[in-house]
Amino acid sequence: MDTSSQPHDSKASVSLAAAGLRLYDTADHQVTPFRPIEPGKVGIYVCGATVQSSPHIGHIRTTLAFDIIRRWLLKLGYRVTLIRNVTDIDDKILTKAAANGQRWWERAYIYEREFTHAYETMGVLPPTYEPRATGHIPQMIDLIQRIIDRGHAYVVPDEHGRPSGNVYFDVASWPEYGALTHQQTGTQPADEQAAANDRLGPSIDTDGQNADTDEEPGKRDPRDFALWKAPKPTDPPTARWQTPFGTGRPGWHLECSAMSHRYLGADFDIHGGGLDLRFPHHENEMAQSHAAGWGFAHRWMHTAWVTQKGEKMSKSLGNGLSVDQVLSQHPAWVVRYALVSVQYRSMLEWSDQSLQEAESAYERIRNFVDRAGRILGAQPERARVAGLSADDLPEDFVQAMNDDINVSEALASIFALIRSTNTIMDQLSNLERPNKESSRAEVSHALLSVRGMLDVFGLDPLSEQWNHSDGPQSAGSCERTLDMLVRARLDSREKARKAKDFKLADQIREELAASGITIMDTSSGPTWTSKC
RNA sequence: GGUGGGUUAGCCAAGCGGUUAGGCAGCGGCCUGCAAAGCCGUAUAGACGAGUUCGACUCUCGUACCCACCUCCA
Repeated sequence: MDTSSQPHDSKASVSLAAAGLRLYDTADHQVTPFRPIEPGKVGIYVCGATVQSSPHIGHIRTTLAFDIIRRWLLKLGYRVTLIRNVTDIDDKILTKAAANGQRWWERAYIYEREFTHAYETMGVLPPTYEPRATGHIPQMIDLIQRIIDRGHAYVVPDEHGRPSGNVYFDVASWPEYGALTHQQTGTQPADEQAAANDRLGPSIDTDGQNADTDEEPGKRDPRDFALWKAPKPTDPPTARWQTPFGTGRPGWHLECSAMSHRYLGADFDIHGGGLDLRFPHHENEMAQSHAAGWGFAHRWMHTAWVTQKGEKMSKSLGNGLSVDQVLSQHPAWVVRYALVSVQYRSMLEWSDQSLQEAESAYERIRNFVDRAGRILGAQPERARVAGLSADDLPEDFVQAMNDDINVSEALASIFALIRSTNTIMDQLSNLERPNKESSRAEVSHALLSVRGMLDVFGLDPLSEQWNHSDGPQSAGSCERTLDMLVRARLDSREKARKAKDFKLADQIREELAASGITIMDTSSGPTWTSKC
């Protein structure tokens, strides 16, 4: 850095490319220029999981989508604060825990760890902070009080006239209600609702429990929603908190308003989540926070589904593919590619073919990276790849990413660079000195660019994420051991080939193939790759 | 019924009012002892109907079909 006169000026690190970033906003259905509230910094709140059961790949898709948005913002030079919450108490956690002889907090924590493990395996950067709902009861009480004080919520009294624990948001008192989705609850005609249920079948979740909503006594308006919920008789003592509004537990929508405010402030840049959270969850969050006199999210971003045979994958439909299941059959890099290679707003059809394509992509990319590294004699340092800024990456790639994270076009520019560089490498051996040097420089630059672009997707094949092992030494030495053994066979094969004993040469190749090793003959001798 | 999204070649999936998207799978070639990898070439598009335009996959209107949300959901 030659101009180090302003080490504390956060604006100094923001790339030039950052000015071109445009993102979709669910609230106004438009792609608009992104301008952070505070220069150089971006605050994102993403609704995380309700940890009631194992993660499926749909959950991971959403998490990955925001991981890529975040990585791009980082490449653009922003300092990103990403808060992803854990909803660790709700009806389903309580009922499923009870049905399985677990304590509710025990169950929540089991699945929280499963989600964390899945995120880590898939290369999701850890959030800046991951708050749990139950850790923020005081903030929720304060928020409810604020909303009550401003006349937008009411406490339902019990039969003795004392606070029952049920507190509802008073939708009628809040004219802005519906600003996000322009929908209203309770307006669906009963017969239509029945028809909808017929189409989808009964609303049964994976445990076969009927997902009936519970009684909500004392509601003034069907649109009103719970900020705080009185306990059911079955709720254990550990699931009850004392508040000025009576004993009970938090309403789901309230949690996110309280936590986003605590960690990101009254105004923050982006609120994200799955498309299904738009209504009522996000509509209600927005109403609450605004009714409390806060600013709230300046932009809403929602990710589309993972589908299977055109149907949304979901817990309630029982067709969720668990992450473990998928990862037992495919490398994490491949699964990540498959989940990330479609723009976040498009539905992503999960199929064998999408995985096969991801596998082919891996091989094509890996072949390129290895070949270029071989020709150059070394790979760029991983730190150098990770340290590239958006301004160092090819312009077409930057434009694609800046266009609401257009990953299809961004991938196209990666593959285009791979192809043109492969051509250069094909011709390299025919070139004379001066041209050869400039071509090598081109290859070197392309390799760095390709890995840098892949890194935006968390897919640099040489990153620590995909090359971890028990210890760097042991991994290296194991590979070296294997390489020595394979080399010995390759040498025998080369001798056979020189002697034109192709029968023996092919026999050696087949032997190696049988143990998962693929041979490629290059102008500089044979190389090998293995699946492991 | 309300709200929103979609329909592009065998499959996945972009941009664009006229000029090759990209990937996977085919096919033909180059390279190779043969492969592999790589490169080059190549067919099959734009749901349907009308309109605007010199020209539309791209704009406008209509029709059909699909999907989601309106109940817990990433």
